[in-house]
Amino acid sequence: MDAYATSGWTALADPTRRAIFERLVERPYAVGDLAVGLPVTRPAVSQHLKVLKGAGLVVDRKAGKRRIYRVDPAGLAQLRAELDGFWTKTLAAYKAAVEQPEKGDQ
Amino acid sequence: MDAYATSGWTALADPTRRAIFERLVERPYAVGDLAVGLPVTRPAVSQHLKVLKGAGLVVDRKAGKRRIYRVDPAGLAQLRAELDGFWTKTLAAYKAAVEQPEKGDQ
DNA sequence: CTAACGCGTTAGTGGACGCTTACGCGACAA
DNA sequence: TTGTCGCGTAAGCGTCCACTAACGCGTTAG
Repeated sequence: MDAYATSGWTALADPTRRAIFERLVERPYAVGDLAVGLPVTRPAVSQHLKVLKGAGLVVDRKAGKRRIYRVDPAGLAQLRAELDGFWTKTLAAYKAAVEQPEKGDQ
Repeated sequence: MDAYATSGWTALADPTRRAIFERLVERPYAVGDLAVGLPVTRPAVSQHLKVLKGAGLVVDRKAGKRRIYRVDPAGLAQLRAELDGFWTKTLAAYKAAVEQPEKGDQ
C-alpha cells in the first residue's frame, strides 16, 4: 500500500506546494481555482499537484472539463504516523538521558 | 518564539538530512559519529546539521573538542501541531462534503 | 461542426542546493 | 609549545528543480 513515487516530506518541502496543500486541506479545489491567488501560473500548479499526487497526499477526480483535487487522508495519516514515531522516540531518548546522564552521548 | 531561518518541512525534505534526524531521534550524537555509516563526508553532515538547527529541530552543546547534537522537542512539537491542523481540517472538510455533496467543489 | 474552456505535458532556462576538497580555529595531550 | 583531534566554513562544481511559454487533447456550449 506504500511505495510512493516521492516522500511526503519532499512533497511538502516547497513553499508553493505547501500553500496549495493548505488550500486543499480546507476544501476540494479545481486546478484553475487554485492558481488564482497564487504567484505562479496554472501549469506550475498542475505540476505541483502531480508531485503531491505522486506522494499520495492528494487524489483527483474528473468533473466535466475540470479536475477536482482533494487531500487523501491516507497519505496524510502516514506522515502523521511517521512524525509521531519521531516524537515518541525523542521522548524516550530524553527519559533515558535523565536516568543515565553520563551515557547520554558517546 | 518562532521565526526560524527555514521551515521544518524544508529541513526534513532531503533524504540525507532525514537520515541524520532519524538518528538523532534515537539518542544524541557527535558530528563525526553521525558521519560514520552515512554515504557523505563529515563536512556535509555539518552543513545538514546547520540547516536542521536553523529550522529549530536540533540543538547543539559543546563537549570538549566534540559538539553534541540532539533533537529539540519544541521544534518537533511545532511541526506536529501544524500537521495536526492539516489533519483536523481535512476531516472537517470531509464531514462538510458528506453533508452537502453538491457543494463539495466550486 | 466549430469555438471556447479547462487541464496536462513538453522544452527550455535560471537559480537553488547538496556534495567535496581545502583551510582555519578551538580544545586536549605530550 | 607543539602536535593531534574534532568541527565549522569557504570555494567550486554538478545536478536537480521550480517556473514559464507553447502546444495538444478531451469536454461542453453554440
